[in-house]
Amino acid sequence: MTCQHLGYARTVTATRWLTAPEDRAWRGYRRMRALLDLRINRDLTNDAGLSEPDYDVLSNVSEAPGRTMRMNELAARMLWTRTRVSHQVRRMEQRGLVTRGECPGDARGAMVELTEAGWSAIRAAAPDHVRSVRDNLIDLLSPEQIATLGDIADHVIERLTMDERKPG
Amino acid sequence: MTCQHLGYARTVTATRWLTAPEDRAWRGYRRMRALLDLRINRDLTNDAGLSEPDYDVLSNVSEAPGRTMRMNELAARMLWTRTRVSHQVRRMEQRGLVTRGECPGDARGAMVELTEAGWSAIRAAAPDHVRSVRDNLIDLLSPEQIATLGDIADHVIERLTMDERKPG
DNA sequence: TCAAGTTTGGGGACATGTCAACAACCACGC
DNA sequence: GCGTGGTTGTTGACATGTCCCCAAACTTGA
Repeated sequence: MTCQHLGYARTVTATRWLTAPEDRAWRGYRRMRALLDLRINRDLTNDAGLSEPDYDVLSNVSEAPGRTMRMNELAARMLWTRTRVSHQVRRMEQRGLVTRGECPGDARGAMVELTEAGWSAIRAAAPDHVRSVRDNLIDLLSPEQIATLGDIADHVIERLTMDERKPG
Repeated sequence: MTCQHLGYARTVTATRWLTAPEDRAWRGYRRMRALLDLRINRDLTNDAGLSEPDYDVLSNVSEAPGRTMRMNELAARMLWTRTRVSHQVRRMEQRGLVTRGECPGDARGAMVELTEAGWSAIRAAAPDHVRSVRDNLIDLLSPEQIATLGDIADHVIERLTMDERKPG
């Protein structure tokens, strides 16, 4: 992102290229993301036979009363599109982790419900998953770094969910 | 990840569930990642007609002398698998952004070279992309937060690339 | 020399996620 | 009541990325 090699002369509004610390943070974020996601996904697959999206769905639905949740609410909680939830739930239904049912009171709606297999799967997966998250992220950081990571995320999330409502 | 609802009694080695600040950081990281990636990808697509992987490849190859790089080196720089580079380059070749050629001195090798269209694309895309990165991440953070993000990333990357050599 | 192992790039099958479009349904105004 | 517009979930087409496996070429060591 320091981009001198692209050889710009002068643009209409001069581009503010990233400074060295900014570039370090940006490249670092992207590299961390790539490695961390891959690792956590692999651990989850090896330990429990679940993908990260599988785990997220199971985790969220398992928290709901009756281990049942409306598709729409699931999408809202996870910040997923309805399309994505639909695809994911269909695949998980084929594997016997969840079932889809009708939504009482709204004929458009659909409910996702954990099967016994789904409930067992999330219970079996959770401890190993937490260990993986600790080993590869949390336990590497100081309490101050953990707090700062939370702060950073909150800022970015606030900015981006604000845009959701009023794009600019 | 506080996971009380899963109702564990006592496991063989007790699971250290995440504390409140740890949980905030982990959930925050994941939510930030989802929103930020989506946004930056969308900006890139709208502004320049490129995906993030497209941009990464163009950016890396454009830095090489002669705007040519061996597949293998490209993979190493980006921490991508060779398979991934292969797929990505094939797609980009079909769209006229790069060409594939032989590697002098190693008949197994393949070189990726930017086309004129690829060179134009990265030059046109870079300023908007930097602006997007600033608007949605960098300019939201204090210099201290930027530094800490860099530190965090370095720790995680070091841990995960160490494992690459000696898995455990 | 040459056999065995390593490196390099590619292909197929599959899982994931995006967008665009659609059909069915609800809610609100008149 | 009833049409209009928003909501909800689904599907299809496509892009991306992973894993497993293969073929060709290089390298090493007996």
